[in-house]
Amino acid sequence: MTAPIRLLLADDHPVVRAGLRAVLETEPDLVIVAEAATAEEAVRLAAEQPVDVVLMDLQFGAGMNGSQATAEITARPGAPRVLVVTTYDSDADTLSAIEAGATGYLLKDAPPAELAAAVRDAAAGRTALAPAVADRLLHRMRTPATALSLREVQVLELVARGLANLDVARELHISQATVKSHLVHIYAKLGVDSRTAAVAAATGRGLIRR
Amino acid sequence: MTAPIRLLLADDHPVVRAGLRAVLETEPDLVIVAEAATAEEAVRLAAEQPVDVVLMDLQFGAGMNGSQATAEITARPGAPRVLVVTTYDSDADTLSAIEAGATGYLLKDAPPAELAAAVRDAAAGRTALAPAVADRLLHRMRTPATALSLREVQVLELVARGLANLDVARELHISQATVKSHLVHIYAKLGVDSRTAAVAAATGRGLIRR
DNA sequence: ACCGGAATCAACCTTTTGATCGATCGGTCG
DNA sequence: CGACCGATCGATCAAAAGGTTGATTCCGGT
Repeated sequence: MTAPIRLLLADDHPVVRAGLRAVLETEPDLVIVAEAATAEEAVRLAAEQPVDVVLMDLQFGAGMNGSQATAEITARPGAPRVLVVTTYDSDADTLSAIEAGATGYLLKDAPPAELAAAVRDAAAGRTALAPAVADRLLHRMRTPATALSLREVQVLELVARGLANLDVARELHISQATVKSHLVHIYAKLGVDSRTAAVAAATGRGLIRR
Repeated sequence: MTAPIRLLLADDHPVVRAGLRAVLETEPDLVIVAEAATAEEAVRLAAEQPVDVVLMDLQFGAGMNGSQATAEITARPGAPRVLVVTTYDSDADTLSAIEAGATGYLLKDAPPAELAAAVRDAAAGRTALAPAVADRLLHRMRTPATALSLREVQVLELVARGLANLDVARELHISQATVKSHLVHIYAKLGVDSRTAAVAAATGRGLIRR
């Protein structure tokens, strides 16, 4: 038999770490060598000892987030693979994690078997995406319409802060008519028909920061 | 020694259930008698067998949510105590859970010891609130200006999802006039004058979930 | 028993927003 | 070069949202 896969768990929730440990320890070829409660700790622990796969949460209560930690971990030579395991997924989360060098992206509602399989895939260097995430990414590729232009994003961010069209116009030094024009295009791209729905859709897809 | 406290775990994430089980099973006076992956299942299981405390998540992937399940569970005579254990907290979540009859409200980032203590408190009928939640509720009491009523929060949450007034009215089984009336009060309390500004202000203060 | 707040609804009016036209002016790309 | 797209602006009209006033019911607390 070959050497077991060494895992590092990084999640700020003790309950989740215990759950991952419970689920993964039953697999004979997996061994958990460390746990981190913060992103900073995860970076440090991944550097100090040999690790094959890091299970990384994206949301930490304070300090560095999971994407930043992923970037730091994967930057060094001989770095472990990073498998992102998060609760919610949005375009912003997924894209920044992949950008940061994550090997896989799973949701916490994944069944245990799928989790273990993803860990083995990641250890072997194979990309592991949760079906829901893969679907969304593909859909995004197929419909480039969801890509808002820079100006549209600027307008939408101001709208999300609660500004009226006239205020947005003043803020961006354009006319109210132009703001309305941008909004019409935004609604078409997002498939909605009101400003609040556009804000909801855009935050849900991670197109603007909240 | 007295009889152990019987627990029912209700969470749609297998990993979280395993984590709660791992953390709570080390306590000799606690025993997990069942697990539910949906809110509906939790209601059913809580009715079928004797249970002392239900650990209830609020967000389920589909179907009934945790608050509704809590209301159904606590409605019957001899009902178990319900301890809400959730990831994020907002006024909307907290208030509707308490309204539904929850005995306690914890966040998943709670340390294991605090969790076990809260379960014992709940079993004894004592209210168990996470410090962060308690702080927010107290702050809410002290500044009645920003305190939205439960109904107002419900309206605002639907507005934040992009629904028009008429849709909100249908969703809550009230008239459009009432929705407008609630919104006027919300604007006054938040110091804004539009629905998008209200949503921005409320998310910024953690009154509704984003 | 009384008061105040929360929730409910109606009618009226003003303002904002959204929908639909059209139009000009740079850039970019095959 | 011609086609296309993003950004800009204007005008018009219908729909939605917001502001005001007033009223009723119900409930918890003094």
